[in-house]
Amino acid sequence: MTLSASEHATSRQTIGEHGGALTQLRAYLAQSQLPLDSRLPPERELCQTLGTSRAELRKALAVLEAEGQLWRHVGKGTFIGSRPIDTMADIAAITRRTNPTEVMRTRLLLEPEVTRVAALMATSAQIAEMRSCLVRMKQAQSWRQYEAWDNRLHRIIAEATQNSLMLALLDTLNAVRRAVAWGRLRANKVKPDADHHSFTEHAAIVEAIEDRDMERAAAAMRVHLESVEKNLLKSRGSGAGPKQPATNEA
Amino acid sequence: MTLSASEHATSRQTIGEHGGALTQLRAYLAQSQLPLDSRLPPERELCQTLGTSRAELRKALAVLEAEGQLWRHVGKGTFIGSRPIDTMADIAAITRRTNPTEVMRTRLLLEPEVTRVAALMATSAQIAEMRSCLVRMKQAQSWRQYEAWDNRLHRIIAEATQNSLMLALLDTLNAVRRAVAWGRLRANKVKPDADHHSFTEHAAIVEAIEDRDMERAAAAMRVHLESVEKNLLKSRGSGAGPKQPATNEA
DNA sequence: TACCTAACCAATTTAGAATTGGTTATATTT
DNA sequence: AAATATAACCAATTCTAAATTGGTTAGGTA
Repeated sequence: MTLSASEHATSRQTIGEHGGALTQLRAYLAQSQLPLDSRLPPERELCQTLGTSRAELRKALAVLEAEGQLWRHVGKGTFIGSRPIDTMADIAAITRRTNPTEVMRTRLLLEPEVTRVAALMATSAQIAEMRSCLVRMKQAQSWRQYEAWDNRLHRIIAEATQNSLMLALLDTLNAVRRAVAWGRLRANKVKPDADHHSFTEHAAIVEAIEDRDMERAAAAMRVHLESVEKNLLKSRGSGAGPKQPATNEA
Repeated sequence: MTLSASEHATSRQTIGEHGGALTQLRAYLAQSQLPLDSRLPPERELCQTLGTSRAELRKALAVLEAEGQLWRHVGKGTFIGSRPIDTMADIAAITRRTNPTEVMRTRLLLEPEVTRVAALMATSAQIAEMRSCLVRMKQAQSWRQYEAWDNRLHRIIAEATQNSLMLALLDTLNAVRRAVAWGRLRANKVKPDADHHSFTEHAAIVEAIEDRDMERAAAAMRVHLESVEKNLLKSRGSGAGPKQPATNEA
């Protein structure tokens, strides 16, 4: 695969040498064996290498780009392969568009199903860690500590699905949840009551997972989240001002 | 609230002037009324403004930082409020860790529930657009066109939940799905068969949504995704080489 | 008409200087 | 001796200006 292409092209001179640069460019790419996502020489160099003009080279490049064989961008260059997609999901942008209600509905949609899968997939080590969280939550001396173990429990359940993609989506959801927080201050109490509703609810979830009862696990998580939602609305609605905002509790 | 703080501090000189700078800094912050997330003057300036040394100022700043009233970072500066969380979810990183099986399991977990909510929330305009997608999918002259309308249908269903957060999570999932693609080439056929399984399955989903039958809508989506999964495994397992890889079909 | 050359534009990258919090060593003060 | 002030340095970050690069237009040439 040498330069014979340009010689063959003599037959094309009758139709105005259209595609001469294109043929040369194709030959160049075949010969250079550039790996995927690698950059071609800049147009100004490449056109000299191929002994053509920049305008002609660009026509040829346009064809290959339309074929999806390469992509270009001002300032960046010309690259082999297909244009890379946006690799970042902007959590800040999501936070601007959403609201606490959406966060709650999304959790209510996701987490019961996640818990169902966790009941099937959780390792015994993970179940042990869940139990440990339950204990530490009861021992917590402050809401701050309580929330830390609460978050940890929910994340272990997510990890128990053995699905890194699901885990990443839940982490995104949680990042939004924290950012979209209604308010920051916790209600007047310094730490959770001993009979805080979450204690028994969390225990029910972990027990169902331990029993490998998928249906019961999903239901228990749903009950828990609905209970959290109710508490959220109560503390919002009860005439309390900014001094008694909702919490981030999971 | 002027400089009287430093005069009051005479009583503290007995305990070594500890907190003198801290008191001054607190007064400065109260007086300056800096809005949230705004930057303080650099330490080198601020310590002169407060008439103290940089080391003393830094001790005071450390206290306020521990109290959560401000946060600092080399090269950035010192800021009022709490440290911002990572605002970006790296889709590329997720793609590296996951695999097509996880993608399928995640879709199977998410999309039936999403469809259930869509059946409840979809506007009639959205349902009309879904129907339009069904028609255009049948009319598609290439897999490329078919997939475009297929993707569009699934996204309208997601939009129909009226939940921008859920939509963002599904968009992230789809970005990963495209990036994690097994392969790029479609099976030998140029366009979908007229009796392609997806046609009736998609129709069943949209019909259930139109009937506001949440249970049936969720079930129909589950059937569809399981069918897609089966096809995926078939084209993978049937001894076909890289020439017959799986598709990105939704 | 087809092609080449040159110049300019805007997006991007690159390199280096300047800035900034973090740290350490050495006076200076009390 | 203890506490504080001063100075110098480090590393992360930002800022700035120049260089690079694809995209575009104008004018000349065969």
